[in-house]
Amino acid sequence: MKIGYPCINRSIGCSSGRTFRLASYSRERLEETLSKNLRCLDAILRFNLASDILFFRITSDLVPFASHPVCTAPWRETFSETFSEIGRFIREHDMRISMHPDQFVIINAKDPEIIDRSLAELRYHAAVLDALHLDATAKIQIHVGGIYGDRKASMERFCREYARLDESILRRLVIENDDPRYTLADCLAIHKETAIPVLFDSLHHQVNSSGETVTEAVELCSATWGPEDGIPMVDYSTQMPKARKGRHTESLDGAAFAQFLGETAPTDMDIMLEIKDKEKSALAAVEIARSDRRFLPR
DNA sequence: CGTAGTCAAGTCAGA
DNA sequence: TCTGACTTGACTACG
Repeated sequence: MKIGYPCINRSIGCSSGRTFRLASYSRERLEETLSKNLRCLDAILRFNLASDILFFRITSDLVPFASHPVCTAPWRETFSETFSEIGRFIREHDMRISMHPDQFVIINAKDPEIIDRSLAELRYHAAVLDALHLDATAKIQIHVGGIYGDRKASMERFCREYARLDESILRRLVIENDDPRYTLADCLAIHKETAIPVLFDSLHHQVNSSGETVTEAVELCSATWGPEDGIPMVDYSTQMPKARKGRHTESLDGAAFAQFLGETAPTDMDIMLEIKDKEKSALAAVEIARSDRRFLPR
């Protein structure tokens, strides 16, 4: 079991997702920004290693405008050595990596232009993981997409579009149950049709439940991951007290996390903490997991 | 220098 | 009809 956090490290004073306005795009600006972003990604991974945080989600903003037509700079070639070095570090230390494209990636859209833009964005995410020379255990997680007034038809459209994806995307893609739309049961139904692995999100399941207990949910999801996919990934968060439903908490609730570990103990998984204070909660979670001999070795 | 307005992209609920 | 939320605020024009 590995524990991680997404995209941003608040302790080390750099960002691996620096960007700029589309209006100020230039090849020089892109290369300057990407160079800084990669240097910061390297710093974050070194920080993580020193803290036994071996799971990390790389920000989608690593290469600004990568899937936009304006971006014609050959960044894969220009930075191939840097990507390779960072990838070597990740593999040497047996780290787990994921990416999570944002809400604009919608495989089941009705508008073909939205599908095209989504495909370009997925190709970009796959290109980053490929440039790092990571195997198929480095995943790209997306949601099922829109409902468009007909859940069943929209799920079928997802399955149809999924079947047409390039292998470079297919081998990495997983779906996650979301908060306002597709439940865990919906995702498992899509898995039956497509064999796509299902990533369990604990807070979304709490807010938009299809009835399974956490123990059941994690077991069901785990069964959708094949050997080449690696250990199942799970997104873990709890509700921010008194806030809008589905809002992530500011900091880790240690007791709730310990209970989650207990409920899911039979299933090995890599846990992504979607909590606002990021690495701080990940550090606390590593200590909690360590204090229980069933989980992390000292 | 500080800060308010704005930023590539989609969906959908709620005001 | 518009705004906010979503994995995450941060860039930059303007005073």
